[in-house]
Amino acid sequence: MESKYNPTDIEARWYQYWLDNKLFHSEPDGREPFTVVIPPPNVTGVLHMGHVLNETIQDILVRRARLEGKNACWVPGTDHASIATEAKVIKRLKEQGINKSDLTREEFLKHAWDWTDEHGGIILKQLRKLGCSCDWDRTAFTMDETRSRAVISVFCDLYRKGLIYRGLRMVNWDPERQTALSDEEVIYHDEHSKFYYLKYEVVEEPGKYAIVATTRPETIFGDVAVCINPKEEKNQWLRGKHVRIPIVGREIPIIEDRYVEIGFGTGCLKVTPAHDVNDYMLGQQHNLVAYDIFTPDAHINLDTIEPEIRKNVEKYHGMDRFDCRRLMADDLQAAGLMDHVEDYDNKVGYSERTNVPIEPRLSLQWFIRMKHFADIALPPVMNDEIVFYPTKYKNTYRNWLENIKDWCISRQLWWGHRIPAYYDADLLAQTGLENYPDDKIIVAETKPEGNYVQDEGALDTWFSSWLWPISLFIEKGQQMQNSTWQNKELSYYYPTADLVTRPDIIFFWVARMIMAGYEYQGKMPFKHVYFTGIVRDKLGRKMSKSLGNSPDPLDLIERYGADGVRMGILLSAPAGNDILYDDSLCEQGRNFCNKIWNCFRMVKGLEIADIPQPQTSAYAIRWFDAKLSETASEIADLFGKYRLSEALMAIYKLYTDEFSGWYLEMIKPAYQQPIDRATYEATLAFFDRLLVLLHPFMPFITEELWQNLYERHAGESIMVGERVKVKEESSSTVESSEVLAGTEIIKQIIAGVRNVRASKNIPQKERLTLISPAELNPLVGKLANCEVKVESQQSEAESSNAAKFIVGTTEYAVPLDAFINVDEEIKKLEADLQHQQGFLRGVQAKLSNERFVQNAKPEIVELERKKEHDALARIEAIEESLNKLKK
RNA sequence: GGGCGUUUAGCUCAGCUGGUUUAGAGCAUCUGCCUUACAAGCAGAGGGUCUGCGGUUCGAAUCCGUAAACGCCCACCA
Repeated sequence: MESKYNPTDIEARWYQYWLDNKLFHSEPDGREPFTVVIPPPNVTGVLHMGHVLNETIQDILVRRARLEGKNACWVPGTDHASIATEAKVIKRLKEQGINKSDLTREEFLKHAWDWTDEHGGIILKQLRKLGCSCDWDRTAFTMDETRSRAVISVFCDLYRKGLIYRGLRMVNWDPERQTALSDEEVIYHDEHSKFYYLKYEVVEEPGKYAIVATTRPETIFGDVAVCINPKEEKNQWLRGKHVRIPIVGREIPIIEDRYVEIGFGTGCLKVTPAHDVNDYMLGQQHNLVAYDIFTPDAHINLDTIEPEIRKNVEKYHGMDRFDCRRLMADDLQAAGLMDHVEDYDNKVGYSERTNVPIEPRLSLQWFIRMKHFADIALPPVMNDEIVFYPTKYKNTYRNWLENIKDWCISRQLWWGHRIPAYYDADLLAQTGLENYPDDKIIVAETKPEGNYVQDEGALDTWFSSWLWPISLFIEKGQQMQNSTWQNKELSYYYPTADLVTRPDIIFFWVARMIMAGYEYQGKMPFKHVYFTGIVRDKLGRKMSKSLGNSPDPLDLIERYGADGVRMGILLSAPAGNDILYDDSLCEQGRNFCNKIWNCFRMVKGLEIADIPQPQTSAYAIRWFDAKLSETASEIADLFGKYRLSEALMAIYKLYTDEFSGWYLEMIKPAYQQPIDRATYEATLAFFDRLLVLLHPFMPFITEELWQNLYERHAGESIMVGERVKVKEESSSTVESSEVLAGTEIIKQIIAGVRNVRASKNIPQKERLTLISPAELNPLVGKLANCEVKVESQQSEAESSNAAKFIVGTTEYAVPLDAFINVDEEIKKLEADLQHQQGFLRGVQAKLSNERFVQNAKPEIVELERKKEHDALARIEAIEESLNKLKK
């Protein structure tokens, strides 16, 4: 065996072994189920550090549950990611010189499927490299047949229930992709922009102007009124009058509405109902026309406005909205109709996907009434039936649900689930889409007989994602019945156990899965939600392609091994905290693998003989057994609280400090001597338990070593069978706590001797003498390389050439021949004395405070007394030593 | 404009309902060691008064108030 662990071959071999033996596959049986559904990555996406964090956590939870004897089922899959994928396909087509608009829907979809087949599932392959124990037989896709059918059924069902409606609303419009978006898909950015003060001439009083402040002068073609607050003093003179839109020339009325905030700007608000949410509302209340002056790709379109007005402004027709803004500002300036311009900071909404400024746009879309869903989804989270980690997200969740608005679910895209609404072709030809009567729309799972045309829109991707925990377990060909699906798998695997996801999709996905879960299964979709943080670079910047600060996970796996990367990403990742990623974290993971590897080499390299077991080994075994049990129950507790990084740290310390640093040193035979069989067997048994504890975090190396620890049968694996008890019994018997405490004292004494050795530069090989007032465990002599003499040899200890240290209240001495520097020793002791005296003063101050003695709990007072007693004893010992040194 | 969270060693974080020998861990640092499992290692050491201020209490990193800094979420002042 090499002295360094080499993961590459080992990882590939064991992953194949797991697949060959179907060890990740789950079928319903008598065991308790433990279900996790993967947050489906985009079908054409590639693995990044965020996935590594997320999937590692899921794998740890799943593997741990499996070791607890549960029937673990982790279902993988991918998301069709409507907007993102369509954008990628369009981009590729463009590279081939093809425009989307040149293609029919069917032709486009053919290209999209080609692209999906080509790139789809790459990310799932990459997850295997990470070690993810997904049940690959269950791999699903949000647009596969079963999932698609579920989506359509739900749409029809909600329509029947009156929870879906079609309406002409102001929606968030993405001019790049030319589709509506939901409110959640709009990201607001602070922006430095300009506030333009435009002069609207008052028709009734020529030469006098109403000054209107706006950030968007290019929308004046669509102005239909100027609104003032009836209570605003300074604008009273405008009441009931009319003004003329600058440049455009249209006469529009002054209207009054309390919506306009007194004191803001000039108090005059231009009203453009087709291009602003608030203006739309004003327009409705005041019965105003809405001129839509933009094309779907946000260029000026004057086709909707009056021909006589259009004449004045023809030159703006067809301009890009931002070009038009600049030109309009210049033209206003030139015409003397710009009062002035100010700098202004405001928020501008951008499309989450295309990063283009959103255009509020009046359009005909499909919506879900959300009030009903908010009502069913809020209570289970507030009363902790569904538990969020960290809990702070409960607030965020409540806030959103309490202010929820209807969800726009239609998208003007082709890649997605097509809306199952059908229109009579003849009627449609007469009325047009907007005026098509609602009661003549047919919403059905299949196209009705006759001359019908299907709605052109597709559904929001999240409209399929919200069914994921349910739809994954629907049987092939199974129909929705009575607004639900019921089958053996659903009743076994649903609700799922844990959901691991990012907090930024709490509204998009988490909340909506809870809604759909209660609506369609009458139950929560998951019991716990673990929100991960964001992976950042060590400077705290988000990882991004443009910054180039995002390492390629596969490259890291190659360099550090999958286990090393898993440890690296998890080490500093308490639930919900961002991770400042640095390669050194993976290095630590790799080094840890190496440490375990070498522990194994040492143990398996021992020569076994039928010789009596040394007393020291018998003791070491009793101690480590207690230590291992103690840590195992600590880890079980940490798992229960989802404190995975702490659990990993506990295991790390158990291996490096306790097992490798202490236990193996305790039982190690002298050079080239064999080990007794009993100790050897006990050590292998410990190793077995250690590997099982670590397995969820580092699956590959633990499988490799576990397989080589004993003779194993074909098909056997560390991951099969109930190997950890959720509750480690007898971890705190009197006997075990005695041996644990006793060993801590022994360790301290050994450390004391080593300290003397280090500070005096005494070589390891030189055997020292330790003077102790009482008999000591022989391990002290073995590990500190010293001979222990009990106090009867007082004379030697009293020689001034002895270094002293205190453990508890007991003083130990290491006689040294020529090495001691009396002044230095005195200085050290005096510093210690000062520290002890300071401590004593603190304790005594407490004890002499009557109110403390009266009010504090008796056991606390008792403890303080013991502290005082111990401190006095130590001070006495130090003073004694000082006196001897000084004479 | 609301709401939430964070602020503890150089870095990343523990420290739950106030009292566990005058604050812990990992990493990093420093000093010795190529000791026959591991230099991707071993042994040892140094380093914080817990963001500031005020309060409650016999006692506060821990509770309350307040200020500041940072971060996140929500919101229709054009």
